[in-house]
Amino acid sequence: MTDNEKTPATSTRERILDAFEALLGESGERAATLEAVAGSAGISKGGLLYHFGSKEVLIDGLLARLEMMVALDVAEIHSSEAGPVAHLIRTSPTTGNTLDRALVAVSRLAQASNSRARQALRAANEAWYEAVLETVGDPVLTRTIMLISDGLYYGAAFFPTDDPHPAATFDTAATAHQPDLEGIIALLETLTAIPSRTGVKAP
Amino acid sequence: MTDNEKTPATSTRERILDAFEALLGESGERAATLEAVAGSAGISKGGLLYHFGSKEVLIDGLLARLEMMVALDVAEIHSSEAGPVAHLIRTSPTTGNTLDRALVAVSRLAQASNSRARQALRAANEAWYEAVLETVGDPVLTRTIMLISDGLYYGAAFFPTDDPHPAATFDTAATAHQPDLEGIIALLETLTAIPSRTGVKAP
DNA sequence: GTCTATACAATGATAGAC
DNA sequence: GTCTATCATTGTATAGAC
Repeated sequence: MTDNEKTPATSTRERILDAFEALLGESGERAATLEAVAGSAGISKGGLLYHFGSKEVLIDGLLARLEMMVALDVAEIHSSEAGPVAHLIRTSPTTGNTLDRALVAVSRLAQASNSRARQALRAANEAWYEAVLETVGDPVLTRTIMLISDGLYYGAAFFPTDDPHPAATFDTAATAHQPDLEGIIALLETLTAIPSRTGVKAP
Repeated sequence: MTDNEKTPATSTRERILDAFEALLGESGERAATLEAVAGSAGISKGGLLYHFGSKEVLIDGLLARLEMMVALDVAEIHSSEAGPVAHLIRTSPTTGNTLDRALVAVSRLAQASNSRARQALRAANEAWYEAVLETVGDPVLTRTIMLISDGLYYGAAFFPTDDPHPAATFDTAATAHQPDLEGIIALLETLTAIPSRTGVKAP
């Protein structure tokens, strides 16, 4: 039980989760089979099943990882100098960082009707919502910002590395799937500055 | 070759596509097997394969259906009295109509790494983008509106009929996944009214 | 047009060797 | 810890009966 043995920078467990995440994100839920994950992690199916007794357990591992990273991100959002809005919008389509990868991977699971994955996404969304609402104030505007963030995320998830379009590669403007993030942020910052937004709806 | 026989309101072909669409949307790509689709359409696997020679062909059928409905919607968007923005936002999360169902279904295919499905979604997105840009004028604002629409769509796709949340069911305000659409529309209408939005970014 | 029977590959999982 | 059988099940597809 003592861990006096050297712990590699990436344990086998973590490498398996990395592989699972990558396969889900890049090739979808159906392609993320135990064999494919194992192969991608450099071990065999049997080896994988030693670490994660079943696919359900493997999914649990991914969900736990996401949950942890969402918690970290929410903490970071509060201490962000640029403010939560800019933080959220800027980090949304970055498929580079670990949070994004986990989020996209779990999204794939959610689309495959996995209820636990859906619950995890919902929880993450609500955590972010609260964080943004706290500084923005207005619920409608907060929801609007969240939707933009969602749109960016899902857009990035749908059209990954993105094959260049035939047209519209030349102009300086952002293309359909290469949105002008800074422009959007500026737009939203303008909105947050408008004071009397709160009373937009009167039921 | 003469179609003097009565054509049922819903031909078997259409019923199969309906079933495929429904299964994709409600249970994900993996659940939409030939057998499940056939059963849901009230025929057998063999019967299905008479109409659609393979799963690829079945997907072709769905893609063609989406393409047609997108074209119809774009036409409608132009003649819409409420304007394209309100039209787009209002119809986004309505999982009721035929366009939405096809769109969600094809999204599931796209998430499963089907390149044709991705292409179809991209084409649809660009058609809408052009339609909105035409009346809104500003590219950044147009992109922002599209992202909100995307967020609504995918949000609705992730959390279907939606299990009621434990909390936040009592207040009049919209919940995390029951956004205040009219409020958002009002917000966006305000933005479109602001004239000097165009010069938001100066690279 | 629709069905049953069958072929064949792939998936999740178990058992046991190393 | 990791691997190689091996198994039951399911997915797509073909062939041919009705």
